[in-house]
Amino acid sequence: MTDKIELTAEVKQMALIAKAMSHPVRLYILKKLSTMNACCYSGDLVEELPIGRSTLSQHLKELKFAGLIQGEIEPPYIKYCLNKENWAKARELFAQLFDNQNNNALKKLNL
Amino acid sequence: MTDKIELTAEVKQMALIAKAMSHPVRLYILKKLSTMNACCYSGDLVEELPIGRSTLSQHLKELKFAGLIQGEIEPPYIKYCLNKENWAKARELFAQLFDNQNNNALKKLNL
DNA sequence: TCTATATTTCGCAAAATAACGAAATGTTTA
DNA sequence: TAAACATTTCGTTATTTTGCGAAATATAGA
Repeated sequence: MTDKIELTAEVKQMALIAKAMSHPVRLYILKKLSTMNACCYSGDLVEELPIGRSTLSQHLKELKFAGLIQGEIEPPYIKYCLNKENWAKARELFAQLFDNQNNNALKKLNL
Repeated sequence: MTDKIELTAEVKQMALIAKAMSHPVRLYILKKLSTMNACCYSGDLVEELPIGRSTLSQHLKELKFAGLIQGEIEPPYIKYCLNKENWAKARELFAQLFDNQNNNALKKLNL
């Protein structure tokens, strides 16, 4: 009988991050925050997305829970931005999975 | 009143891929198939993973549904491997999201 | 203090997911 | 043909997710 493997904390963490990314609305938000390196307000998002306020709030909560974004209180708004540290961690986890060769090439360039 | 955005097919497809990756067992399988560029059998997996056969079968089905793996019948086994084309597509989608600068650097190297 | 604004929390319903064991399918070998 | 093996499908249950509107919270400005 071969031994059972215990799934590592790393795999579990990455699955959590993937789960946060597994909804089109959440991915849209992440894309928006990352590609322009910008921040945004819940009110901006609710105007462009085809969902209600409370639903959006839930999605933001999940992104926060996964550590991918953070909210700064900027009365009367809450400004949401990427959590850069965790975003970099996530990038690394996905690069590791997808892109071993390319990733090594990058290291040689000291980027 | 600002116009609502229709979520793009690309975002939806990426969300689907992320969903397939959002469970530790499925991520473990993908990691295994990608890092050694190997294939494996359901029987191998069920021996090392802490889940039952039918549950594993469901997970494999979901990975197939997302297009990330494919099964070749090799009696009496079914050999599961990455779907390389879709895997490359997924890599690109995530690289685009995470890694714009690095990605551009790679393109300059013609890797 | 009262009102308007921005956002979240609550309570709910519908749908999807995860897991299991039993039964079914299909193939190989005795 | 019968038995053994690998894997999937089915039926079920428990849990989680998604979405909404109403109510709550908190702040800003009149």
